[in-house]
Amino acid sequence: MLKSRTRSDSRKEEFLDLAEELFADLGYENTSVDRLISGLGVSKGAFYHHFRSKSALLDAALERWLLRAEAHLKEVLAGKAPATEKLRNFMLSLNAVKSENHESSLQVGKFLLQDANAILLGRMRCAARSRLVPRLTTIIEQGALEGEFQLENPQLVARIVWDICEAMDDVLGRTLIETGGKRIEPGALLNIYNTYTLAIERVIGAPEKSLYLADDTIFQSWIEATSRNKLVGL
Amino acid sequence: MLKSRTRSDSRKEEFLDLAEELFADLGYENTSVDRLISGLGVSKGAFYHHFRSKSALLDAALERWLLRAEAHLKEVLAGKAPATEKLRNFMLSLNAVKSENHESSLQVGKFLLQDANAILLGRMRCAARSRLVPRLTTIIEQGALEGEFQLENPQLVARIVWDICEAMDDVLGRTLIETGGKRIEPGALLNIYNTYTLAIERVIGAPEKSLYLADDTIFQSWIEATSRNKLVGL
DNA sequence: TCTTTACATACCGACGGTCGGTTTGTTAGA
DNA sequence: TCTAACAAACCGACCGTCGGTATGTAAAGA
Repeated sequence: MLKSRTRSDSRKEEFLDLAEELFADLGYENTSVDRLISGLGVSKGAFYHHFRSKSALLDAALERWLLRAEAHLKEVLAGKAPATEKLRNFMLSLNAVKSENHESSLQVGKFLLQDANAILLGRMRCAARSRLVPRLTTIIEQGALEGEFQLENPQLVARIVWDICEAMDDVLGRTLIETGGKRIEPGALLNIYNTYTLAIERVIGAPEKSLYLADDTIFQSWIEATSRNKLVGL
Repeated sequence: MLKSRTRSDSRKEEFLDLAEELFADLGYENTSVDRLISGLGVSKGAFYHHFRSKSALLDAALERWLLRAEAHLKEVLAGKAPATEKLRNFMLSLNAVKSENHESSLQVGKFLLQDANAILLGRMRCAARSRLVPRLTTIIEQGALEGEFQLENPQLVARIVWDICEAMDDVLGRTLIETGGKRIEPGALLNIYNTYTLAIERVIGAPEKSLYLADDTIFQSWIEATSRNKLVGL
């Protein structure tokens, strides 16, 4: 079962690369298979040789994206730092992963815009959740053991914390977009961030301001990245 | 601009009634306009005379559903009870609204299943949020004034509480579905509910067990309602 | 070793069927 | 007579399928 890896797999990667780009630009549902193949100059048969369906293409794209995200997280959570620090890094690197792929890759901002990405968003949420909540659970269990966190059901509480993170991303993304061309103050984003993290602190029973963030340089770069990309209205 | 209300509007209601039913059974995207009109025995022209698009149909259906939900909430929150009680009633009536329309109406359970309702779910979340978070805000402001809740940013905290409610509904719905035919213990659902409400108590700085629920009869009826409806696998 | 047979991989492009939406025509009531 | 309320034929975009082809590659036989 030896395959001539190089040719086939590189073709598949080409599909995935362009798919990521088109998904980010047009949305998942607005990206037709025809558009995809014409962009690569190949036939429909080529596509359906590598992917069982358009839906499978999305799965593959998300899978690849998640692998990157997990790799990023692993190195962040490798050491044996206190749980509080790990949790803070966890949340920050979540944002980092999203703005990391600077230009064309799966950027989360635009996904919130409309229906065109409802499916993508739902699948991404589901995939990310099932992979990352377990990691959150271990962090929280560690914090409970260390006596820093006060809670009873680590598994479910981790899920709740994750939910709050998702919600926060949603709000941050929306305010980033809705303000559109206007210059948004990074302080506003920082305020949202700190309010949400305060909620998380309370949910896990951590000391106040464990997750507090004073520096807003992160959001500064967010804003720049957003204004660089043209906003595709529908 | 007087219209002969009766005929036209009743036709419109027929569309909405059947749409709700089909959306619940097949999902939004799997419900074609052709299916809808053939179910009513009318033509496509009839449909596009009353609705600008399929998307507008969804908007109208959600609008009608939200009006019902708001009416239900108003009578619950009418009196001048303490904020804690109002909040508890708020959450319970959220669930009530969903399981209220017993048989065919917009039931939330199935919506979680897959892609077919990603758009519907997204729109419903958005619509419900923009209408109900303000009500939550007033409750929370009241609680803060009464000295029962300890928090600083009522507006944003209300949003967070809402996010947690949404997440809880998601988890409850999923466990309800994933267990499928199996008999699920209502205690399991109650446990989830109480863990999430504990999180909310902490987020708003309310005394512990303010929202605690000892009785599981509510979930009992949930389970019955779920097992009554055949599960549509795809 | 060379060749032939057999099979696998990668790809082509026309086609079917569905679906959202438009256009044009028709009828009944104010 | 004018318009609301339909009917019916039609359009174009889309996903996925299918028969067929080109390019290997591996084993078998001479």
